[in-house]
Amino acid sequence: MITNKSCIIRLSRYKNALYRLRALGFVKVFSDNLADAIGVLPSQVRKDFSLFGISGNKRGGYQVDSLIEKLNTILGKEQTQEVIIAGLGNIGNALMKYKGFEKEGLKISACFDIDSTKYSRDSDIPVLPLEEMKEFVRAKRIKIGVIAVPDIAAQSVLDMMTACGIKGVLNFAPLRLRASGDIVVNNVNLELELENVIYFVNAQEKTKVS
Amino acid sequence: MITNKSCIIRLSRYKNALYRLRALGFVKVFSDNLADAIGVLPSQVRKDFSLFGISGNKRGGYQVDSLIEKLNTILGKEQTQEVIIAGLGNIGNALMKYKGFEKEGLKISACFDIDSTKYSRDSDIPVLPLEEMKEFVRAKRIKIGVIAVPDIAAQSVLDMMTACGIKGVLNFAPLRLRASGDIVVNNVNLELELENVIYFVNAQEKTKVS
DNA sequence: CCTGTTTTGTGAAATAAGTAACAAAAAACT
DNA sequence: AGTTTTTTGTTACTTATTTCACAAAACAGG
Ligand SMILES: NC(=O)c1ccc[n+]([C@@H]2O[C@H](COP(=O)([O-])OP(=O)(O)OC[C@H]3O[C@@H](n4cnc5c(N)ncnc54)[C@H](O)[C@@H]3O)[C@@H](O)[C@H]2O)c1
Ligand SMILES: NC(=O)c1ccc[n+]([C@@H]2O[C@H](COP(=O)([O-])OP(=O)(O)OC[C@H]3O[C@@H](n4cnc5c(N)ncnc54)[C@H](O)[C@@H]3O)[C@@H](O)[C@H]2O)c1
Repeated sequence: MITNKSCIIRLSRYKNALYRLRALGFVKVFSDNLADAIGVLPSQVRKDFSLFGISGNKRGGYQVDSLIEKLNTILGKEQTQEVIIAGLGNIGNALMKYKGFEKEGLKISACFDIDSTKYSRDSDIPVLPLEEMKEFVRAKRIKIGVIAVPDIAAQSVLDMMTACGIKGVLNFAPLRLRASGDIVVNNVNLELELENVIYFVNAQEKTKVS
Repeated sequence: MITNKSCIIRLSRYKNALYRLRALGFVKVFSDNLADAIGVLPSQVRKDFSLFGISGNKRGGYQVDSLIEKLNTILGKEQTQEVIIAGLGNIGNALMKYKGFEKEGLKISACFDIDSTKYSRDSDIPVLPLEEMKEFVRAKRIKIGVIAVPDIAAQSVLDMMTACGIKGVLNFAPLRLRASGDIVVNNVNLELELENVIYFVNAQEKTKVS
């Protein structure tokens, strides 16, 4: 099992690039097409593929269709992945309303909140009380959850998701969650991402002067 | 100039942990307090500090106040950073309404959109036509921008921001932007983050079985 | 069918990042 | 005052990731 996160991110990017290339009429691609598309070296592309046992044809490159298929298999995108969201606030809403997930094979199946004014059992994406999470997740065998609740509630929501049988979580709360068992937690911390930009801007300014 | 992104991210985390520790009454901390707080090894903490010339006292650890100050200087957080947002859709709204930025020294100064129904010149955070970006950014000497427009508009917005004198961008559009000049672009791709979770969940399931 | 060209696939080399180890400084204790 | 303990700061080591380089395969053109 390859545990290099940036490598997996690249696979996703290759896949996205391939869809674009296919739309442009490409039937086969070379490692340097993909490299250009996502901004890495051709040898990185081939190395990544080699790691996952993906092989093309010497001098013939890779068949776009079959490559997309292989990447989707590795990335677990053979069938639509159902996802639940906990916390229908700013971030939760943004994700729920986002149209782009569908074409990526991601489906927001339901949202859960503690605020009863937000419940809407019959809408396209139902908004349900937290208490119904376990039932819902088990019935639909959902494995992926998003945490978009206030910081102080995040740990308890993670624990609940773990108890429901969720296996992987994307967490927006800016704190370190203690994951029990074998649940995968991926953190997105937007403040940190902004601070990161600020650091690099300042750092660049300083080196420019000197 | 240190260009290791994860290192900078750790500095931000140290800083956040230090605020929490200070609130708890800590006046000095040891490398292993910080290590515990953010989940790395004490030697990593000391190495990071060493890289930036931060030093403490042998057997006495680090003074919390002065450490926070040094980190804030490195991270460019001495004064409030003003930020503009392009695209007041799902993500743009979520960011604009988020209360947490203020206490991090980040201020959303304005949003820019092409949809005239969204304009509100007099609200707390003004929402202005795109055309006014240059004037606004120059007048306020703003250096940081967020791109939260639809994918196809993202490149043109980046170009515009570059022309306005913006130096760093946090981009939510899931495509590779061509950055001209010395502008820093940090991409947040939420689909990719979700796909990443899905990969690791599947990978873990497979290794569990075998 | 042979020769030249292109492009893959992978092992080796280089670079980067993280971990360990330990001397030196400073405080605490006797 | 001297000994022990603690904790830093840095160098050396280890591991991870990226880049290079080149043989082998595949096709193209004569
Ligand atoms: N909005 C942003 O731009 C932004 C930026 C950075 C970080 N974050 C982080 O993302 C998380 C969500 O932020 P937000 O702005 O969307 O918050 P929010 O306050 O807008 O929404 C939180 C939602 O969670 C619900 N909630 C509260 N407790 C709950 C619980 N125990 N179980 C289920 N639902 C519960 C609330 O009813 C509310 O609907 C926070 O941790 C925040 O720090 C958000
Ligand atoms: N919402 C999400 O959860 C989510 C998830 C993943 C990725 N993204 C990405 O984030 C970006 C924004 O997504 P969203 O859901 O907020 O989009 P959205 O469609 O809700 O909002 C886009 C906003 O940008 C404005 N706009 C359009 N063209 C513009 C231009 N040239 N200049 C300025 N404003 C312009 C629109 O009027 C609208 O207000 C997209 O690239 C999307 O792919 C969003």
